[in-house]
Amino acid sequence: MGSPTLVWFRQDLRLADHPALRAACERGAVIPVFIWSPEEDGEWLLGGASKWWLHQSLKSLTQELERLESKLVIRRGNALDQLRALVHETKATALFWNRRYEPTILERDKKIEEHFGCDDFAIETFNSHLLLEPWAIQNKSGKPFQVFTPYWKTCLAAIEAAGPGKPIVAPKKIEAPIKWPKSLGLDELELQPKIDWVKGIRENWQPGEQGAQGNLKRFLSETVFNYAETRNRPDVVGTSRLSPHLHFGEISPRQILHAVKMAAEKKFISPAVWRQWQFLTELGWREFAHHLLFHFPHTANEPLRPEFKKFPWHDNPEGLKAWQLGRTGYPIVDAGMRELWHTGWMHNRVRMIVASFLVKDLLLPWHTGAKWFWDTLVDADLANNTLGWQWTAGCGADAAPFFRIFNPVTQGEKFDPKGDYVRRWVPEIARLPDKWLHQPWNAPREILSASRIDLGKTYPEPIVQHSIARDVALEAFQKIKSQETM
DNA sequence: TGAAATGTTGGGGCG
DNA sequence: ACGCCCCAACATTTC
Repeated sequence: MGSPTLVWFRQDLRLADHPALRAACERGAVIPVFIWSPEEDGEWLLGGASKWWLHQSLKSLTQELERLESKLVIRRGNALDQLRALVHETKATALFWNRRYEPTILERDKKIEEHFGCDDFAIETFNSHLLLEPWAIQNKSGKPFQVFTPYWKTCLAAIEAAGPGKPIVAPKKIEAPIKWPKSLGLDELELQPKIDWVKGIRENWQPGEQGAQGNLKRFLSETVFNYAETRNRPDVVGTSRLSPHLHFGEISPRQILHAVKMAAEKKFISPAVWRQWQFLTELGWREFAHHLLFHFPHTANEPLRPEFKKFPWHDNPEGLKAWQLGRTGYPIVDAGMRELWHTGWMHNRVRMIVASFLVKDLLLPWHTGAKWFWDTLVDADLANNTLGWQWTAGCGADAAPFFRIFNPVTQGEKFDPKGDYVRRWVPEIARLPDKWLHQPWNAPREILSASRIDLGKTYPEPIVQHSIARDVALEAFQKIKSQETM
């Protein structure tokens, strides 16, 4: 038996399709390691909801490893220090991990790689988090893409050319080292909230590899075939709900892509057809987000379009509070914000609506919203979150030649036509007839009282008037636009 | 992966 | 039966 290999688990908390683990298993004894070093994420410390998820996911991973008579060694502190100590304690001669792409993490990992890089120590890193790594794709002039459609077209061609891309199966056994290094107990990381506010999150999610496969299975059994019709409907389960699982690497995009392909083949759906499926495009947006953050690492904090540095954002703490609490007076916005608070997740269509409301109606800086999402989402992901908020604010990668402003009433009526979503999350206005549900302030007095609503008391008046807010936002945009050409 | 303004069409009421 | 107007519904343009 040779000396052991350290497998450093990071955002790949699974056993299947895990290239670092697979390579380590081929080498002999394996020591799976997780290191809790939150400060190394830089400014973007894990939020409360994400921490809860991480705890659950690590618990699940530990159980899966124990089933294979292995275990997860848990450490805390500076990653390099911990890895050095582990190498010393275990006499490991190799360290493998799957790559991450956030700017601060890339920097840290590079240092670690340099530290261990010598002839008698094997350090190897792998891709499993993306279909194509951020540097694998460039436009014809050798530059990074900034527009989604041509980017994704190029990606699809490259994926096609690379061949089938079958996921790696989980190891049947993992060889244990002669002696296990010492490990912290999971509870010692103190990832769980002290006050149990996660009830709603717990009821809605099953973190871990099994939970991820469960959602994938449910999605592919039916939802994916209606995706074009239902993907924008927050009132039904029309999406995959895989985002947190993907973020923590409980499932890989390659596994998803492969499973979609299998599901389509089983129904005799031709490649020409399923390759057009909108769901694949969603995987594409995730890839694009990573591509952008890698090539424009400042965009987590700064707008991609520099002219937006001068955008006259407002300072509006009351507005921010109302938005966060779901008390803006716009039902679809409030429903979304409450779903987020309660479940740690929000339907993507509604994310766009609430984000547009924050940046266009309240004129609060997109970064403010990004931070709130970061703290409250179980799928908080720096690349995706950054792209989403910059797209909404209009300062990111959006090919639209106009300043996009969502109308919260129109959007509500279009995507929650029966009002099931609003009624679920904003029960105090549930009695309103459909006609007024998305615009209670326009309802006749007698309908309001029949619905037992006292606007301003039982449910807020709109905190801004959309049509006016829209004009103000357009004016603000006009200002930076005219400066751009000066 | 918008929305509002503007343009066009066609059915019905009415003299 | 006819022309005229109104306006809702739908389509196109523009930001």
